This record gives sequence, C-alpha cells and structure tokens, in this order.
Amino acid sequence: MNPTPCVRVFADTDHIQQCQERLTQADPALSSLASVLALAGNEVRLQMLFLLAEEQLCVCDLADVLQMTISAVSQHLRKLKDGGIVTARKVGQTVFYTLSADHLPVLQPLLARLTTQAEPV
Amino acid sequence: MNPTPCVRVFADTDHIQQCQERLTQADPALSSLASVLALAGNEVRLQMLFLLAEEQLCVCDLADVLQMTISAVSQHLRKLKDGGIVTARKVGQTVFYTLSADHLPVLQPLLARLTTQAEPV
DNA sequence: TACGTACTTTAGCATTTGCTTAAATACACC
DNA sequence: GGTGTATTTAAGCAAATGCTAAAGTACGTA
Repeated sequence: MNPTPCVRVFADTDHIQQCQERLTQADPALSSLASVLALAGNEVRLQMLFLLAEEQLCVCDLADVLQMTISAVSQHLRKLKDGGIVTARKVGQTVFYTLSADHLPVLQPLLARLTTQAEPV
Repeated sequence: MNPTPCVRVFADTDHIQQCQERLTQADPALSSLASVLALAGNEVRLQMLFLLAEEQLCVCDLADVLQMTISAVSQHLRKLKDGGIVTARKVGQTVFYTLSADHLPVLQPLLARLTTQAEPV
C-alpha cells in the first residue's frame, strides 16, 4: 500500500495520526460531499442544476436548451437522481425534474454565486 | 449536433431561448465553478483540501496521512495548483501547500460543513 | 388495439482519470 | 563536487466517464 514511504527523519507520527483522525471523523460527510461535488463538477450537469434552481424542467426542455441529445440529457439526469440531487415527477408521459431538498444546503450557495455575479456593480 | 430533436408540439421557443440566455450570462462563472467542483469532487483531493484548510502541509505529510504514494499525491496537488485552488511554497527542499485565496469563497463553506457536522448536538 | 410521443436503457467507443513505476530535477550537507 | 532527501515528471495501463446509436418502456390518443 505504501511502497515509497517518506523517509524523512522528523516524521511527526503524532501529527500524522491527528490528521488521520480528523479525516476519520469527517469521513461519512466527506464522502457524501465529494460525490455531490463530483456530480456538480461536470459543466453540463452544473448548467442543468443552475436551470433547475429556477424552475422545474422536462427532459425535452433541457435537451433543447443545452442542444444535446435526449439520451445524453437523460443519462445525466439519471446520475443526478441516483445522487439524490434531483427528483423526477411524472406527469402523463412527461417527466419533470426538480432540485431535491437533500443536498440543497450544499448547492444553493454555489448556484447563488452564478446569478449574483452576473448582476451589475 | 441535435440529431433527435424534441418533436413536441408546444416547444416554447421563447422559454428555451430565455434559458439559453441565462446560461450565457452565467457562463464564465459557471465554467470556472464547474472546474473547481470537479477538482474538489475527488475524494482524495477533498481530503487534502480539508486538511489544508486547517494548516499547511508538505507532500510527504499528505502522503503519510493519506497512505498514498508521494507521486500520486504530487499529481493531485499539481491539478489543484493548476486549478488555482492551492499554492506551493518551497522551503529548502520541502514544498508546503496552502489553500489559495482565489477560490476560498467557494470552498470555505463546503469545508466548514465537514467540521461542524462532526460536532455533538 | 394500434400508433405516436416522451423518455429510459443498453451496447459500443473514444477520451479522461488516477494510479504505478521509473527516471529526472532541486536542494542541503559533507 | 558527490551523496542523499524531497519532489516532480513521464510513460504505461486499468477503470471510469460521456457521448452516439439503437432498442425498449410507458403513456396518451385515434
């Protein structure tokens, strides 16, 4: 696992261990946050989230706006749904997507920066 | 580019265009945010950022804490540095890494959630 | 029941990612 | 200048990602 360990003389073992403990404590939250950020870290998906923050949209709409294949859009939405970031609501044969409340505390401030920055000084 | 366009009758062209304009306005900021989130969206790198938020660390320390190869750690740090998220400061032959101020407004609240959530109720 | 529309899913493929290994660079100390 | 330590870089590779194309599912309507 650690084939090329650091060989420095003053490796502060206590310090290293403290850091590891901090990581262990943060772990479940950290993993969760990482996966949300990974999903939002794709430009297409971030655009989707940005749009969905304003209003619910169907797959068709998103495909039109983003100039992408329905299939490609659907696959992105699936990932967002699996990650609990987005919720699907079926009306007839149309599926509307909304930001789910679950990760809103993380996403809201991020998305907010995108609108406020566009405002004039 | 759009081989399977949505064929629905009531495609609200105005609405679509409004959405596209919102995207265009947000664009430079959105691209930038996406790349920051993509970098922070990797669990290893998020761990690094979490640790660096507390104190500066050298490559060796991070490798010890994360139980990873020096090389692997260095490559992650390079990405973070290229993304302007992290800054390198060389002291002798040791390179210390710090969170750069550039994207701190984005990262700070995210990282804060990782410590506050660990606190007892 | 048959057809069309909205969407999902699958398979396939090119690209990207994150690691390992090994070589290269930079600096301190003798 | 030579040796050792800290770090970076390059090459190679397996796995993950994001798309296309095509088939499958679900629902509405004639």
